Amino acid sequence: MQERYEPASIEAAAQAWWDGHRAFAATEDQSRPKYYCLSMFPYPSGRLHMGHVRNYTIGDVLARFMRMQGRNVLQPMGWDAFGLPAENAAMANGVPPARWTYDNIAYMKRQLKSLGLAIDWDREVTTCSPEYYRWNQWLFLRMLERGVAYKKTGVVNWDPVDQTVLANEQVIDGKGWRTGALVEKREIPMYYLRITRYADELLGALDTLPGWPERVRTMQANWIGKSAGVRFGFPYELGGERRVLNVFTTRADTIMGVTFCAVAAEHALAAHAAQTDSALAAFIEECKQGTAMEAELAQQEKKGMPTGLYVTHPLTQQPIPVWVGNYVLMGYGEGAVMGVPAHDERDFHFARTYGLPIRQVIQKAGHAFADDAWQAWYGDVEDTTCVHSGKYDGLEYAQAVATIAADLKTLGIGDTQVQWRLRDWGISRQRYWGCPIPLVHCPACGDVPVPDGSGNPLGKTAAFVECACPKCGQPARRETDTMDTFVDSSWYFLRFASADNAQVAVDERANYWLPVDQYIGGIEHAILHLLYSRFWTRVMRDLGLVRVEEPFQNLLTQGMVLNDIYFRKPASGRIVYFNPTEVEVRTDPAGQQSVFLKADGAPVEAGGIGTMSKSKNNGVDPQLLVEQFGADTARLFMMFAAPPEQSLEWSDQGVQGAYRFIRRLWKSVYEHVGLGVASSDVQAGELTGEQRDLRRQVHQTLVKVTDDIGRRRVFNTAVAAVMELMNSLDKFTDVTGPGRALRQEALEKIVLILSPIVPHICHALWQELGHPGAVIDVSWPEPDASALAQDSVEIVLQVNGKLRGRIVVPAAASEADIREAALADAAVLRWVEGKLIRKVIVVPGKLVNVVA
RNA sequence: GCCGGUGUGGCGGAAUUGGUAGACGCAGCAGACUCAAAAUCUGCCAAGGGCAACCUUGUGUCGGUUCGAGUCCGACCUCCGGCACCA
Repeated sequence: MQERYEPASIEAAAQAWWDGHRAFAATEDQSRPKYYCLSMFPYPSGRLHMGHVRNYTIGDVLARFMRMQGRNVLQPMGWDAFGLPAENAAMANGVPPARWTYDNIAYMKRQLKSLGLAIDWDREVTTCSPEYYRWNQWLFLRMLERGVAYKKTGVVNWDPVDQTVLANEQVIDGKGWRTGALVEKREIPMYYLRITRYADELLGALDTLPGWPERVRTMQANWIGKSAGVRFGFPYELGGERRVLNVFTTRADTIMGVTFCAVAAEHALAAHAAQTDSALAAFIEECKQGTAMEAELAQQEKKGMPTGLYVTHPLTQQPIPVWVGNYVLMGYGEGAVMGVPAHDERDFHFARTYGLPIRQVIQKAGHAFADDAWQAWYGDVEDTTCVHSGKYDGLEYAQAVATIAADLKTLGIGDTQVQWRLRDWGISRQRYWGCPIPLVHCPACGDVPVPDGSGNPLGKTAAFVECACPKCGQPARRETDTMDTFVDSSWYFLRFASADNAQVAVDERANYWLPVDQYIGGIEHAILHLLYSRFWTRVMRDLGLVRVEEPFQNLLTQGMVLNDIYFRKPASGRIVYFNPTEVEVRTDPAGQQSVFLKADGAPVEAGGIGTMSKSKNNGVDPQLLVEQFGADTARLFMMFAAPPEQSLEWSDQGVQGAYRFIRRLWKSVYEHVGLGVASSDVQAGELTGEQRDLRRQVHQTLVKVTDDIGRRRVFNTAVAAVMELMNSLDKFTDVTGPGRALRQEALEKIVLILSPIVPHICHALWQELGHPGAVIDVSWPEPDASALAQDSVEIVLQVNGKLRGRIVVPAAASEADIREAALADAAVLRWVEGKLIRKVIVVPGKLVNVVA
């Protein structure tokens, strides 16, 4: 065995062995339980970043662990290859999007391979290739046939200078990113997918996903936003015609407190009133300015203007003024809301601003109402009763809602209704680098599907747009919009199962592999990607294509990778960011840290810590890391530095620490096998006390690592446990026969349980320990119950909850024995002296708390 | 603004079901080896007090429940993710 640990040759040899044996090619095998392990596929931005390394290492550890547990593992990889950056690169560098994308894929694939991931590359899919996106088109046409896809208008960000639609990220402070022009909202025709048809099912099925993080399920449930309430109308007359203004409310108990109604700027009533009111027309125009982004809309100042129109309160017959409010969304409900200033915080501030009356109709015992400042209880529904509400006085929330809903129903003007926050999914994008929507617009036939979904995103010229109608043959225009890239990622996990089938989108193999047993990806996808995938899978189920309905059985949302940010802000001009490798941190004797640029020795400013990104220039290139330390060090650092769900802070010293541990492991095996490979057959009955202690720790570590990886899905504590064992093993200098057998056993177990995390070095060390086969083909080790047995345990002694001592008792000691031993302890006696012992709490195996 | 999360030594983090706060690692300090440095190895390492045994305080802030709270409850603060055209 070589004395020096040389990652480059060790990793090349291990990867060559796996490739040569096609070790990770997955085939359907009914005789073993399957395990589909999937990490979210990357956008081919050009270079791998640390977030990818983290994501794919987590997946790889689980895939390799499950393989050792006897599962038939599939771990595929592909490319989420359509999207805006390719268009931006094309404009910046004059490179066609296709070439830019495929070059990036080739480069990133090499980088991924250097990490030693247990991936079945035979199943690779690329969403921008026609072999993939033709099935998007085929599925879209099936949805159109079934009414799941349909056409209506939608609001987009419009740049009036460039005459183009902008993505939300291209709008900065309400202005176009290139032109700086004020962005406008514009309505254009778009295709939508009827995800709302599945709202109830998508919500209800969240309960069938115990393997998902609670917070993700909560976020999805809130996003779908089912609310039970009352829909009712305010009657009014317009041009001699009787109409009603319909609103939805979850607070029907406050209807008697309505003092105004507010409608969206796009509402028909607003438009009508604006015909004779130029100030109102101007206000409505102002509301239509700005972006279509909900986050910005929600933060802008709440403004309103009266329409001069009145509607009638359906229960009191009072006239109610109608206002236009910039905070009322046309897309939610019917674009109109009732205003109850006394019991809705937003309405309260609106009423205070515009001097509208505030009428209390809910009271709560022990709380006084005052209309000069909002108090938290005004919005409560618990322990409240109606007041100033005529016949409804004294009713509590649920009774009031039921009674008022019944009355509105009797009047024929309202009823209970379930309302959803979820909106249909608009998939049209006015972009070049995306999956073409396979339709032709014919003046005679309307929207006509392109047979077999043909269409080429590489030719949006007149030759592309002008075509013959597939139905009647007359001149027609081809649809030029492409699909949202979320379409591509909504079913790629199904395609992996049938990647080589050119005849159909998915075949029977999808039913073998799905659902994905473990899905791993960023928390930023908690809502949209995961919800769209759940929806799309159900649509495919309803088309009879697959039997699965929930695509992802278990979900792990990994945290971001962060690094320090350093910059200089010149008196004039832009902030310049420096990569952490370009600066030097100095600590003065007082402990004050200051940072200097290595290049010129002058100070730079520390900007805290943030996600590794190009814009902050704080990324670390995985390539350099692998070249310098090897993939195993990169993987070990990623798994050790933080638990997978938390953000991870980059640390060069932490990488050094991981490298140091790997070298120690190598050295430990080197020194052991230098004396000759021993048999790991430990004669348990003949061990000394010290030997028994070490052996117990070996098997305790086995139990802990199995539980950490297999059940808890945390790897940093698993690595820490192995480090502790290594520390003990280094202190264990016993070279007797049983001692060497024990060391052989310990090293073998360490190599086995570390092999999912650092597979290359373990591949080499397993052979050095005297085994002819490959470590990936060895079963995960089982702990030995007899090694775990303990004869005595330490019990912590507390007096009044404070730690005062410890005793060692036989493991089999009864509660009474422990109690007696504790009360006889000198430290306990000292602390209870002169006090009456009121209570003694004994937790067997843990502690005794004496309350005095 | 709304929804979801987060906060523990100098730093990353551990404490799994309410039961010993700070495992493991990094940095630092001291020592060994070395002509020297690097590497490696050994020891120390929350704060305050004490010669010491040991004591007091301490998990973002304030309050509560409990024999016992980092963990549960209420209010607040901070930072992070999402908000439907970044992926």
